[in-house]
Amino acid sequence: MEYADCAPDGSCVSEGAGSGKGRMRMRGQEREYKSKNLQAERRRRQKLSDRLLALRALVPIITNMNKATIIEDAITYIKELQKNVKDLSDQLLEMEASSEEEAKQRSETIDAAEEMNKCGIEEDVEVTNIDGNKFWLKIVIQKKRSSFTKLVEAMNFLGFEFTDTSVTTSKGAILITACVEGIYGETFAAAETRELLQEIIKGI
Amino acid sequence: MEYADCAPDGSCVSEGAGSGKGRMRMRGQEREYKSKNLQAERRRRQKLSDRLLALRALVPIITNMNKATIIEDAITYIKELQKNVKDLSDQLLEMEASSEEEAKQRSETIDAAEEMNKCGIEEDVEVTNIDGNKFWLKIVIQKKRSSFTKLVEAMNFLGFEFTDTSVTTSKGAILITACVEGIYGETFAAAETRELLQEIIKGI
DNA sequence: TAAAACACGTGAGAC
DNA sequence: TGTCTCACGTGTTTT
Repeated sequence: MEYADCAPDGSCVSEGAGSGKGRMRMRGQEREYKSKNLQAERRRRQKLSDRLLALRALVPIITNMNKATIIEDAITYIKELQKNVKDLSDQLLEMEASSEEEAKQRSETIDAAEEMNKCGIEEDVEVTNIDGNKFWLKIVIQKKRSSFTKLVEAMNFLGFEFTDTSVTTSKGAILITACVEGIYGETFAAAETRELLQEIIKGI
Repeated sequence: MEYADCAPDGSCVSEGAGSGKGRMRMRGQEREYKSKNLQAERRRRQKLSDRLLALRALVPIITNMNKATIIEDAITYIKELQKNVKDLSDQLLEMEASSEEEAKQRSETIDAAEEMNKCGIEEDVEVTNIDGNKFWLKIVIQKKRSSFTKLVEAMNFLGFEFTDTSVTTSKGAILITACVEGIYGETFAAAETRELLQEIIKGI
């Protein structure tokens, strides 16, 4: 790797390939003139070599250590990255389009909440024991997507069955009146059932 | 750019910088030996130059045409691309996590459909005219998230108001019985209202 | 003019 | 062995 005819500081013994004016100068002047170009060229080469090394460090797949193949691998890597970026942004765009509805639902929910407040409707949960484990419910909650379904599911899961149910939506609120019956024979207090319901509603 | 002392085919007039054995050979042999290496070196240089050109073509922002700066720009571009890929995939991951619920809902819908079919429940829409623009509805549809809310909204939009409504979910199906009344004074036939309803349900 | 960038030919080492 | 790759010093061109 080391140039045999040159000392580390750049002073060369070799005559060089000069065939032009440089050769015609006096010996001392010639050496100084050449030396300046020499050092600059060395700096340039080293800089380029360093950049190439940095590039090689950045590319994960390296088939060969050659200069040309390093650049080639970098090229394929850049193409791969560009493709990745394109695919990902396409996918993301698709995702965002499909989640637009979700955002719409969220804004609807906010609108509903505002309308409720504006009309002075307040959320309310009332539970009255009718007979044994049979309760009459009155629920006023903010309108959300699928809130009624979720409520029914949760109550079913807890062992309650809806019998006579009435649902109305108005002014951003859902008004539910229903009779529910505990089907597992357990008996609940009205207050207990009310807390259960409020917990469920909080989760909706 | 062109080397003054060399013809395009590579035969050089210059004596070269040789200070080693190569110089000691006979004149004819020396030229042939050097020539071979010369052509190979030319191919190598051209290949490297071409790769560098291709790299330059791939990088959008080029501050300078220098070899070193071309590689430097490529390095910064690769870093930028890597960051882009990372950010995008993070965002996508987040998106997917938030859309998990949606997929869950979809699978629930499928489960509901299977359960309905297994239990022999069939979708049904019945409309009976009670008095003027007042109808009694009986609807059996597959359980989906927010289907009831959507139904009520659509009917409200078309000018119907729900009065006495009963909703029950069972075996993957929603059973709705209700009285609706056209509030804009228009009169609908029962069959017409039924078609309207089926259109709405199809859209849910 | 000086400095920077480039292409060139060449010797030496690696496989 | 020959072929490939590299670093080197140099002359020329460009800024």
